[in-house]
Amino acid sequence: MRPFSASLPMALLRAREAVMDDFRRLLARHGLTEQQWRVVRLLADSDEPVAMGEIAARTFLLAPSLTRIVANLSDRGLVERRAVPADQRRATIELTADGEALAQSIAPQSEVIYATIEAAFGQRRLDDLMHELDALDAALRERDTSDDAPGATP
Amino acid sequence: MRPFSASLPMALLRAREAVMDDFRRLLARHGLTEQQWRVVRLLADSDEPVAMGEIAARTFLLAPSLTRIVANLSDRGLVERRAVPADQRRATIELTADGEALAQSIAPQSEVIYATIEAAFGQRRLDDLMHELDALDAALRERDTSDDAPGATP
DNA sequence: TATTGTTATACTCTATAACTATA
DNA sequence: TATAGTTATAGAGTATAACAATA
Repeated sequence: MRPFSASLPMALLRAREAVMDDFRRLLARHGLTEQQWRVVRLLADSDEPVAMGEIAARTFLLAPSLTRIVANLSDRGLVERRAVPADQRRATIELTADGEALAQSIAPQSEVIYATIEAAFGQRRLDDLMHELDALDAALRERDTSDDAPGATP
Repeated sequence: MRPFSASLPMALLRAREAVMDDFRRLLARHGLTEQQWRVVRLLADSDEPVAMGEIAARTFLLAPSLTRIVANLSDRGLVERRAVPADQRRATIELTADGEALAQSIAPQSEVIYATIEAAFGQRRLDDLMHELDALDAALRERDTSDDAPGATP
């Protein structure tokens, strides 16, 4: 069997844990879990309210998890639900002023952490790594959506 | 703020989710969670019994989580605890014959998944990516252990 | 006293199914 | 009928502190 240390999932986990070590401490100081921050971060990045389904897909959270996370954030006054007039089944979420303020207070500290990572690893090298991670994701999605794997048998 | 999609933690998560999508289905068919498999996999990779502390560190599991996971695997007859004569505080864990058999039955299916990933992304490219992931981990650990960051001010 | 590991406790997330309301 | 989201339920992992046994 492929050695434990040479496992791709482990390599990805190891790298992510090393990176998240700093970020988790920052988020804990602001009373946010990693998953809650993923939602807040996505909303802070968007100009418009985002539908539950889209949030779930982009944050890799299951719908029931997201429902609870949004309920929690809503109770804390950080996000607000909004009905979609055109489709009453759907709900969109957006940050409140408090939610925006929280995101804006975390952002600069997040950038400081990011800067130390770039300093330790190299900015160009980090960009290249991110590009390859995205390419891997794209390649696997492409593979999953093409049943006959075009080009697999040259 | 750095766009959500350009976040390093998200890029690592996205790539890992894409990879784990296949592996999780495989593990679920064998009644193992991702974390349980990390433990079994590590033990299968080792010639000798491994101490709880070392397992925890290498699988990124907290001690209380590991205690429960090992208890679960032990109840299912997949692993066995062993006392360390030289140090009665410590406990080492090893696979039973059933545990070995389970690992050996999963391994070839895991390699099949791995092969499809290599086919989709390229073997050389995947090796390079793994190398960079390890280097990132190493760079961040190095940074964390050196307080005065030698070379940070050239 | 410090270390190794377990127990206690509370919370969060995962995962699947069943359900509601709407389209 | 299909879709979007919630509710129900069970289980597993996270995180911190307190603890026991041993070094």
